Amino acid sequence: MPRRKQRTEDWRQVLRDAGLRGTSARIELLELLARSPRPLTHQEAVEGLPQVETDRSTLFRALQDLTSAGLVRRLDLGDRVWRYERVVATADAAGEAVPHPHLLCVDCGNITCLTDDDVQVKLPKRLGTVEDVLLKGHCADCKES
Amino acid sequence: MPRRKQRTEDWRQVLRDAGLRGTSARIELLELLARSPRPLTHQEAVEGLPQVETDRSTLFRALQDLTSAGLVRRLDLGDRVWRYERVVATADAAGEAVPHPHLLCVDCGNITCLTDDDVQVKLPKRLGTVEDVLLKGHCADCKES
DNA sequence: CTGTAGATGCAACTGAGTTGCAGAAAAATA
DNA sequence: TATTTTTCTGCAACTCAGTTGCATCTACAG
Ligand SMILES: [Mn+2]
Ligand SMILES: [Mn+2]
Ligand SMILES: [Zn+2]
Ligand SMILES: [Zn+2]
Repeated sequence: MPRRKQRTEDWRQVLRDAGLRGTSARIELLELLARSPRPLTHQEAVEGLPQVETDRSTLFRALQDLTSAGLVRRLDLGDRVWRYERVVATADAAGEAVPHPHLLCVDCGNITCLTDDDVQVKLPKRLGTVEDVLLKGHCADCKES
Repeated sequence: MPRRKQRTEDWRQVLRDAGLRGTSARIELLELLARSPRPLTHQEAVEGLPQVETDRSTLFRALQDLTSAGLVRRLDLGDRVWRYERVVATADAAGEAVPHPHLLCVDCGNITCLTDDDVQVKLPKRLGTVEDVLLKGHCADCKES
């Protein structure tokens, strides 16, 4: 049994467990997102799946579906493009299981996934409660040029 | 000399000092933004200036111009709409003189301007440097519903 | 007052995302 | 396996926020 086929079946199972049908768009997306070290935009997903011949709207809908099924997380960073990252059920070192802060680099546009240890935010309760943190600045590669 | 005329002349001077011509679109915008307790979107500006009969694109261009002249600040929050807030030259209690963190309420969409005292962010330098902070969560009005 | 750099209106365009609908493909069922 | 039911997909048209080219207009320096 070929390796590729095997993986495909694994992803199909993940989808089914989440209550979604195992369609090629969703399988390829999941696989791509799982491989990616950082969140991807719709556009990046299209480019990352040159073999897949899917309509734009289908891809958008697939990303929505994966998001509402809890398999991926959608990030609204401050640059008018949504990004998606895989949510793994069992928290591992990468820490993708729970929401975490992100740093959007204003120079190169890259996203750095942070942990709650990296950034500590304290907000007086009278002002509200924090659910998500987005930093903008210069990433490790771009700082002091 | 009518009060309104006086204010108009003040704003014209502000514009001229910043190297911009004193056009009605810019004057009305500055006045509106200065009155507003929170950043406004282009759309909100249009609605806030019902008397002004200006083309959409002119308003957009005016907002751009004010921004690049340093008279207003443009905020890229995570909801695909730009917001603009007045930058006052002399720092006052409102603290609008310098960039500051903002809280975007995920319930009602309101923006709360914060101060650096309200939120303390520490990011390990190896990961980059922070220039702006955006929090998402529940604003004072919406928390615990 | 005038000449001109710069602002405006209009219409067409972009990019990201959404939507209605008819036909196609999964999964459920028999 | 064949049939039925449910969900997904492609397509085309649409929305929303913002941008752009160009002819015309206007603020203001001289
Ligand atoms: Mn992340
Ligand atoms: Mn503010
Ligand atoms: Zn960078
Ligand atoms: Zn709120």
